[in-house]
Amino acid sequence: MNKVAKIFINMPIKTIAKGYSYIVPDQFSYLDIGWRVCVPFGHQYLEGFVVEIAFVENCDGLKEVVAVIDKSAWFNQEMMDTAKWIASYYLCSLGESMRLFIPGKKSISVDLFYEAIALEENGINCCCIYKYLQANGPLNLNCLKKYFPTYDMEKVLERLLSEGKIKKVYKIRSRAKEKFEKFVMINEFCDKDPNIYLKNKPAQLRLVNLMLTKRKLPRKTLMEFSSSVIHALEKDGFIHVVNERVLRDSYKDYHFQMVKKSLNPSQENAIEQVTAKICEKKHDTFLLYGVTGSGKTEVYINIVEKIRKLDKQAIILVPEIALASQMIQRFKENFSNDIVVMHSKLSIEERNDAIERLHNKEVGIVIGARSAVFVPLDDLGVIIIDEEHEVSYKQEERPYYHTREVAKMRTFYSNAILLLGSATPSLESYYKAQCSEYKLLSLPKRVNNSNLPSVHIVDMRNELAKGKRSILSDDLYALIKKTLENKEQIIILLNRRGHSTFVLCRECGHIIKCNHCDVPMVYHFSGILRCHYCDSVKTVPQECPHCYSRYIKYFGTGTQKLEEELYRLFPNASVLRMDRDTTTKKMAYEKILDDFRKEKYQILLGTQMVAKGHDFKNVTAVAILSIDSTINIPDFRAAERGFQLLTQASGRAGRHGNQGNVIVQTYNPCHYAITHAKEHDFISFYHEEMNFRKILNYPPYNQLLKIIIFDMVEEILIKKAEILARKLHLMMKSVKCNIIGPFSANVVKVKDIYKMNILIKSREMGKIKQLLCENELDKRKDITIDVDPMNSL
DNA sequence: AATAGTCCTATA
DNA sequence: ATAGGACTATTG
Repeated sequence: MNKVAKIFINMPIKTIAKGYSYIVPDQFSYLDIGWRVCVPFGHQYLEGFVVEIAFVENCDGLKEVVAVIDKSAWFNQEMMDTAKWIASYYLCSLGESMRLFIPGKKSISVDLFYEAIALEENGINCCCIYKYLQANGPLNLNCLKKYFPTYDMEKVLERLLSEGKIKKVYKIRSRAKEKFEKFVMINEFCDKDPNIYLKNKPAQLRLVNLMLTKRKLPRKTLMEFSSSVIHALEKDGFIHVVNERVLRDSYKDYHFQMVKKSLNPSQENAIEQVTAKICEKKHDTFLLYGVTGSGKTEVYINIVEKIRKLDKQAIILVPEIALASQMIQRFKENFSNDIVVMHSKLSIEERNDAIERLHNKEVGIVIGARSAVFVPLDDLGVIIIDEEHEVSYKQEERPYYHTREVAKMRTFYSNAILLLGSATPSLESYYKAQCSEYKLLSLPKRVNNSNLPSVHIVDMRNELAKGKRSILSDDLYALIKKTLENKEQIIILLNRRGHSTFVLCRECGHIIKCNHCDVPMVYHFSGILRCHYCDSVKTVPQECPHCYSRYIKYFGTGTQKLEEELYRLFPNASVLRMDRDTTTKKMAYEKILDDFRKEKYQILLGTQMVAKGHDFKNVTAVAILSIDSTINIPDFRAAERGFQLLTQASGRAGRHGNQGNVIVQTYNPCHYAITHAKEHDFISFYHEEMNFRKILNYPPYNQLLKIIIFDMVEEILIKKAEILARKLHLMMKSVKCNIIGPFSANVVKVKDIYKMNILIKSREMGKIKQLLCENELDKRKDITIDVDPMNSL
């Protein structure tokens, strides 16, 4: 009998939706389900995941597992079950869903080397490359090219391979590189008296005395001592130096004082209800609906405390990295070093070290963005999703999973608690709470005796009638002025980065568009035009490329232009800009938010990343300049997103006792998203919006599935889409559903690829998915299927 | 996704 | 005759 493992290959493609069998050689007989291995696949060596073990008599034609990656299984049962659920729910292969659990998507890279084969005739007549390989051992292509730049190396190697003079060898390289550091340690059993023995060696004596108190110190903190001092002491037996593995952590120096806040009755009630469920050790989902500034984080902290007492682990998710730093601070105030941070801006090595920390139980709390929902944990107790309504929880590339649903399944399979928190819950979640599928917990009042801010709506049509063309209304100007005079801070939200949002010819109306995408290019500060979809750049043309006129003008205001304008109007104020252009570096978010928190700046200006979840003591004013661009999108979620953005942004004002003031500039002052947000009335907004959803059959009354079709050629795409739509209508005859489209996607062309959509609404999405799979539409290369899409465009 | 094999065309 | 490019089949 031979041990055989069924393995899914770590590959980001949907067409390989099956496992492959490999022989488990005796040296790896301990292999089991959930392990990561390296296997030969086709003409390469790749990472694979063991999903089944079998013992079979005949294994002809099977290849062997060539390497095992870890010292234990990466996937436990709960992770395996979740991966399987993702594959079936979001219609992807198990390989695709399992690789989500791997930091950096793959854990090994395999490098190709060429090795000389020993030849009988001693290789005298062989070329210099063969001789070089013979002398230096296996080398890779780049290395050979460097030494022999004049050769056509691919050709030479091909010839040598076919002549049987060299062979290919593969070296597996782990991407989880361990970091080692030197530590100086005191020798515990040294009985020499340093004061006598080192009387005439002041530097050595100083170091020994330091070591006698500290016992162990990193070598790099002792740079004042030369290595001869260290060596001498080592030789005399006072100290020794060890090379020890260290686990990287960019956040380890974040230390805060322990803070314990008192709780109000609604917070206590929420904690009590969740605690009761924790004690039952059963899965359940709670929706914590608490107005902005109502102390949701305090509830999270108390629940995590309960979980940690039971020695279980917790995942806390925030919608983007910008919000992590605040959550980290609050948690560090309570849990000190029991925390690791996990997000995609960290290096892969650091992420692996964080997982190692969780693995060896050194820490029990993970704070992170979307991808942190996949951290491997053995004793998952709770997943908390803060700002659960945020669209950034939906993955925008294959597989198109929603973090909330993944968390739901992980907590379900591990009998853990899922806690969703928001001041503006998604309609789906609030609806589920109404149907008792989730348990609703409410925090109706702000803490710190603060009132919700007063919201003032400025009708920009009146400004225009007054002849004002500036992006800042008179009222907003006055609010900024007053806030600055009071030495308070203001946040300004403008949801467009760059300088001018489009460039237009005044003679013919031609708008400069990207060569590869069907969108206007945005003028950036440095004098270039940039496409916000593909990042390609152009210089600003001197004349219109269409009519050769020289009347080229910039229109629309982005964050860069507004920054200029604010400096012009308030020359004494300091303005801090936060958008994707200023936050590319590793700790840029933390730095910007920290500077603002320390009141080095009075005005924080930025895209929607300034609106979410931040808690600044001295912010009393908030301005929202671009709500119309959100509300006017022809999508079923536009109003919901507008309401959320307004409520969340307003919620930054006056959280610590001061009265907050919010200004909303709009051309649609009567829009229900704006009027309800002005009154901070989520419930009324919910009911009004639910009416629309019901009439138009949108979620949460129906499920949605979006089919996106691609092609390089527009005409072919249109034909293909029509054929597909007809096919879908036939296919779905037996299922109650609505098929809408094909219609052009929101952006018709991105990176030279045209897109069209077909939308399916149904309450029986399971059947629809089954039919799509039976007809192998999920395997088609020119189609992607987005289950539960965030928009219909 | 990545590779190796297949087919086809431009070209000296 | 052939090198290089586009395209395709295949992965245990």
